[in-house]
Amino acid sequence: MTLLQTTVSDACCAPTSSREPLGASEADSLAHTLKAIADPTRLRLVSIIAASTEGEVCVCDLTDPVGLSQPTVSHHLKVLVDAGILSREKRGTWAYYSLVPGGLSSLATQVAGV
Amino acid sequence: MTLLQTTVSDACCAPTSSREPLGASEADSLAHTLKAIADPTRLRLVSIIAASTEGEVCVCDLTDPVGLSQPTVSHHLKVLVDAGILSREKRGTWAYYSLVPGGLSSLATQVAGV
DNA sequence: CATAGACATTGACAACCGTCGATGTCTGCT
DNA sequence: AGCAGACATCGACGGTTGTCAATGTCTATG
Repeated sequence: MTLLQTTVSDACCAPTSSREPLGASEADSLAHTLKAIADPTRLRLVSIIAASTEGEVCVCDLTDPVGLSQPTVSHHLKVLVDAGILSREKRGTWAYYSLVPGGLSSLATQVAGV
Repeated sequence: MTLLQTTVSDACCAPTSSREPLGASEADSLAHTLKAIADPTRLRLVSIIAASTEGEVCVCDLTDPVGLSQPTVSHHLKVLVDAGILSREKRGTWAYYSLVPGGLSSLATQVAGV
């Protein structure tokens, strides 16, 4: 999905930069992931899941803490899953959401390295 | 609209969380900063400045690499300054933008710690 | 003083986003 | 089979955002 294009634009002549800045496609990809957590509700959802002792929380236990409707919470969770931050596992009637291991730290590393 | 519900919902019986999740105001604040860099153009601007040998770049040298108009670039730079990621110094006719020391790494730490 | 250049600000517009109610889909139970 | 509960999806609506052209502000220079 994400094409890691590390094209050397012009490494020959102009040493105006000490290293290569982000390319357009890399910036698009990183921005897409950052947008996923750049929302107060989604930050809280991730935080609640991360703080849970079981490591996973079902939707019914997430609507109350954030004070939003169930469809809205489901929407936010879908955004987080699509961004590779959360993963979803359905067991019976319930859907359990948990953190993707290393997802947040990988994102943090990318932010620090921009 | 936002009722700061930091009340312990049921701390008596169900130890469902190992630590306290993000409060509403903390989530708002962090989301605001994350929104600032959750944009491909702003990520590239920050990256260009970070990659520059001088550590600072004026607006006129930023419009071409991102391919946007000067007002748009100025707008993005203002967002980044307001978020505490960039700082602005005006010398003569030019405005030089540079990274706030520790700004990005502090943000990265907060992301990893959510 | 007048002019030109660098940058910021304003106003407008289309696209996107967060939210909700209504509805659909699946699972487990009686 | 029928029903109830948990969750996802859809359609709609207001608010936000990224972008530009036009304009304003300041600085240096002739």
